[in-house]
Amino acid sequence: MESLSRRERQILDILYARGKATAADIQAALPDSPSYSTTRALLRILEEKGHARHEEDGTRYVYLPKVSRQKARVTALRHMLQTFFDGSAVDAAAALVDGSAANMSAEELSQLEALIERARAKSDSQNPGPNPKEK
Amino acid sequence: MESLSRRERQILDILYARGKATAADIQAALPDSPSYSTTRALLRILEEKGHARHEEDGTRYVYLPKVSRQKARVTALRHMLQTFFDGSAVDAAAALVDGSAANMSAEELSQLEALIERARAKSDSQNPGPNPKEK
DNA sequence: CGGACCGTGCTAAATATTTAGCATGCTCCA
DNA sequence: TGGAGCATGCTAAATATTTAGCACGGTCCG
Repeated sequence: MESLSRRERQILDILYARGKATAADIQAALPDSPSYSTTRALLRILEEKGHARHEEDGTRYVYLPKVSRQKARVTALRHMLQTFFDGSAVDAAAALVDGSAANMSAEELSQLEALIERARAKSDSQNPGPNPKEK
Repeated sequence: MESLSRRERQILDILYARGKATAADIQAALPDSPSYSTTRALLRILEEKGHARHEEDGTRYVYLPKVSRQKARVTALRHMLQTFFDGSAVDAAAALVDGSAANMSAEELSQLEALIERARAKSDSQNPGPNPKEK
């Protein structure tokens, strides 16, 4: 895996955040916007390195990340877990829930509980577990 | 805020993951370990830019991040939310819970539920909310 | 038609990053 | 004591990144 330079990463982040974008979009979204020419050169490099690709939309290019957001997410989460949470998913989830990074509404909190329930069910089915509470 | 180069970021990540480290530790931990000399030069730059600092441990330096892990976490989480989860904390938490990035044990799932309960209580106290269930 | 407007491809220069080398000073022990 | 072993400071070169400029081709409308 080629390692990304600063600008390359900025661009890829933009692509992941927006799904797809034209060179002009990206130029505008980049911090300290470089010239259009520069932006395109960077996109070309990202394609060469295999991190992005483009589709033609009429006469112009629309760029997309080459690795699915889904997969990139997992990689990014793992890295974040290792770097900031000693590998602990609970700690990370806690940080999300506790409101310092975001603010979850009551509805969202409930949603998350439901997801936990599902995760529990799934893991129980593989591994019956220590008997939570005989109902 | 100065923007980080590739190596600088790698080093800072190592510092956050380990809390503190000597130049030798960092050299060893860096992907494609550069020379010791190089590692130290990078650390010097990180200090100049204000991202790291060092303490003396006997005769040698031990490096630490200058911004607390706590604060860096929040920044990193927000960025991740924007980039990969359309700003949705629930979606991110869901990804942590569903096991694709990590695997949460039954105990951890329960812990997390408890945290949700606390978050709910806290937000309710600020904003009585839509009447979850009159007890 | 034809030329203004876009968007692309390519290339070359400016700048930043990354790298290693060497000189110096301190510590510790034979 | 004295010198081997480490760790640091500084400097300069190699390499990578970032940048802009220019030429070319297609489209669209007056």
